[in-house]
Amino acid sequence: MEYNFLDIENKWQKNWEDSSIFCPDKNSKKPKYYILEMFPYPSGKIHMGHVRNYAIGDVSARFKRSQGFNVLHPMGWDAFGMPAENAAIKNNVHPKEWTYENIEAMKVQLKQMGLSYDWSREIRTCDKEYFVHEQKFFLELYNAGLAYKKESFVNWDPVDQTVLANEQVVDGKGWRSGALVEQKKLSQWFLKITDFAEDLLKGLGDLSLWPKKVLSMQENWIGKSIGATIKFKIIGSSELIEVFTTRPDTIYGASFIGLSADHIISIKLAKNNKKISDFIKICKQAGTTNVDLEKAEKIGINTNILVEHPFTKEQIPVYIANFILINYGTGAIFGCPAHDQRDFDFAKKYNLRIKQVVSPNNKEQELVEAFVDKGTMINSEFLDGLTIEDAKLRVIKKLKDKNLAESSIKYKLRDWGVSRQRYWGTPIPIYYSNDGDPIPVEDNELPVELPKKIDFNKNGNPLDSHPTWKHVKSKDGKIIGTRETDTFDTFFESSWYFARFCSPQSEKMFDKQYKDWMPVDLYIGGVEHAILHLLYSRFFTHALKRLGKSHITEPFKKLVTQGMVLKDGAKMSKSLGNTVDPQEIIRKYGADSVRVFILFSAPVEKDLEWNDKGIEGASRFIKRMWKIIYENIESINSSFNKDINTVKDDEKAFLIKIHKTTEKITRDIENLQFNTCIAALMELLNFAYKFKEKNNNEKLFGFFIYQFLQLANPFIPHVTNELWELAKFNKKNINLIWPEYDQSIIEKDEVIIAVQINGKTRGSTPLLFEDESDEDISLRVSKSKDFAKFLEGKEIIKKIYVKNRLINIIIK
RNA sequence: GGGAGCGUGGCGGAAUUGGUAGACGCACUAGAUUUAGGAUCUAGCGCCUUCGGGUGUGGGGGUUCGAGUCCCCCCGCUCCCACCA
Repeated sequence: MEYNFLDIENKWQKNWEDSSIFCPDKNSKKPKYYILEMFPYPSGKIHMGHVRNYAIGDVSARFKRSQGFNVLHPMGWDAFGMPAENAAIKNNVHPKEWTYENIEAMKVQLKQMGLSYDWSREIRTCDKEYFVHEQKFFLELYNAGLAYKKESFVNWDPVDQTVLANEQVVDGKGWRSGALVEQKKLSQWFLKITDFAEDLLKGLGDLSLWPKKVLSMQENWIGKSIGATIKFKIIGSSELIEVFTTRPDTIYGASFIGLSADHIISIKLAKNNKKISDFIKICKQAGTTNVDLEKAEKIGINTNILVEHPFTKEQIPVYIANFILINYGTGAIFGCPAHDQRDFDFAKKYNLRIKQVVSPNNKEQELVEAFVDKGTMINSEFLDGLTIEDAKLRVIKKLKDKNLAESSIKYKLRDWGVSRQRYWGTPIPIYYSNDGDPIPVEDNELPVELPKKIDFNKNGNPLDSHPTWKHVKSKDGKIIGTRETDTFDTFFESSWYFARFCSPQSEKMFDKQYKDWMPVDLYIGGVEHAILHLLYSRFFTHALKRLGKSHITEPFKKLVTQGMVLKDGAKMSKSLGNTVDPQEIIRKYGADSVRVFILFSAPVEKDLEWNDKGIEGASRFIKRMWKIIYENIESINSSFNKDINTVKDDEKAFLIKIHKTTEKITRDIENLQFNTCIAALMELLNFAYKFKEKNNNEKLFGFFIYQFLQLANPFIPHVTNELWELAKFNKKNINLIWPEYDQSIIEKDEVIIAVQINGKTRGSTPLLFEDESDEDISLRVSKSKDFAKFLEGKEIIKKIYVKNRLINIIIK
């Protein structure tokens, strides 16, 4: 019978669904394993990136299940978001309808891949049963002082007409629209992620199973700096200018004070000074892209204000300068040109003093650029001779005594702005009294739902222009307030969905099953979420712990970031026209072949180049597997117990190969090294073909079939299930068992050692018996004609023998 | 500018973690089968070679009996962050 993947795959997908075998057992005493892949946005069509992501997760889930774990492997939909609104405008469909249709279409496509999900736990974040808990959670954060409303400059995307979080601004542009982001002053809701900056930073230390890359990205994003704030007295005034510095040791090198264009003093000065107000305008026009920043010249304007150096009492000029950020530190710095490159450039331009205070050799040098390495203090009175670290402490202490400095720690991390001026999102459960005070929506009024009828043809937020929705009425029909018309950033939904999967139908946000299942043991997704989604999810879990709702602070124990799927060296995209449609490929080759190709062709974490010929190779492998096993299916046999010392040589070799492969795959699959697992399966299959040509030991071949089907099952689930059934061998479900190997048989393998002469490999020789001594081997080797020629007339001065590996003969 | 990572055949990639480099697959070559193509099977496949061997994991140096693997210096590539004081 020919291998007919279409029938087989349909049959087993239906079988799995009907039998619910992939739903975890509630009363199980087995150890739990929670495996999750980042859930998709329901665009309507799966792409190769999804295929790869979910294939990786599925192999892990199937493997863990077969090893006896109670596996939670759910799937859901990140269902709020802008494409639904764009479709609504373009095609005149309701976002909800569009989204639900896409979900159904994508579910069909995912099911065609043969993924072992527990679909009974499916969640859609746009369902009120989901977001009601989010609204409640937000109010809890609000009551705990972790959510607040603030008027501030925010990143405004002029194309998408909405606010973006810092994390969503990439290279000065909106992460979706690519439009140049503007700064706009708006009143927005924020979550106090900065309250957790230190916890989130420390927590990274517990994430030993995360990729180093992601840890370092998060660390950089949190951006902790240890330093001090120092106050400078303005001469002729009682006012002070406070600056932040990580280098208080270089205080004697201070030659100017720099203020951001948005600093209060700058703004004040601009009011009565045209030159200054013009300069500030110029600063604000500057671009923020990489190229702009690299080219940007450091410019400034002298304010004619002078401050007093806290030790030398020298007068120091105050400049407004374009390279000082209002968003970091105090928006003001002291410039030390000798030891900071930016200050150095600035000083050169404006002829400011460059005074060296740190030196590698206790001497002044000609500085052509800032000296930023280690050294000792010079030209610094009481600091001279100290190390940088000691000098920092001394300076802070002395200024602290004068009330002019404090130790200070700053973070780059900003609070998370969650307000979005969009319709298709979770309504923020707040309304404003007629006096404008924010009032949380009462618990029994939740969820706040979106109005079904909505007009997208008006400018701005459709909720805002809705005729009635925003009016909050009392029981007697009086208007008592106005709803918040902003909705949440959709990252809000994805920051806790993993928790909801533990008890997706619970009346509460989650129930005691949260404790049973969390944390997620293995989380798989694209590295593009290294900061946004993964940082917010960690923040939420930390916050849940603080609110007493979670027993853990870190939601994801092990993280794997899979590489992208490329075609012609570039990420697949519609605009490049280099996409490959997974559905088409599945139709042509079957899901098993697609799974094998995508897992075999590159290690999980690396980018993968799509290759039409490669999938044919995968398909060929499965056909060969089908053929030889199908033709010999009745010989299946769960063991081969004959004494290994009595069987023929090639039988012994085959048996050892089977055990060795079992050992290798058991090890590699645990480490997610699926490419080498499949290579090992191919090798074993090739071995089986060669064996079959010359041997007819049915019992042994039957054992090969028994082992092979189980080993291949996580990768090639449809075919292995079909063959297992055809074998009518036993009632055990192949999806719930894993084969064993016998170490003592593996050790019976013939040992071939390398023969080196002066460290150069000259060939190899088999060990004649188990504990053959190095003396015996070297004697044997030196007599053998293969090696004697290298030793002729030479004196053997040393022999190095590595057991079962090699012998190295050193000659002179 | 700061940080992280990576350089192995024509290509994707292996290498038990310091011990026979190139497993497995793709492509390619030859042969078998076939009217032909496709499919399948068999064999070959780093480079050079006077067929003895030489050489080879980006380049150079070092440690070692032995280095793709460890250390130092270059060269190149990728990703992330970025006037963050």
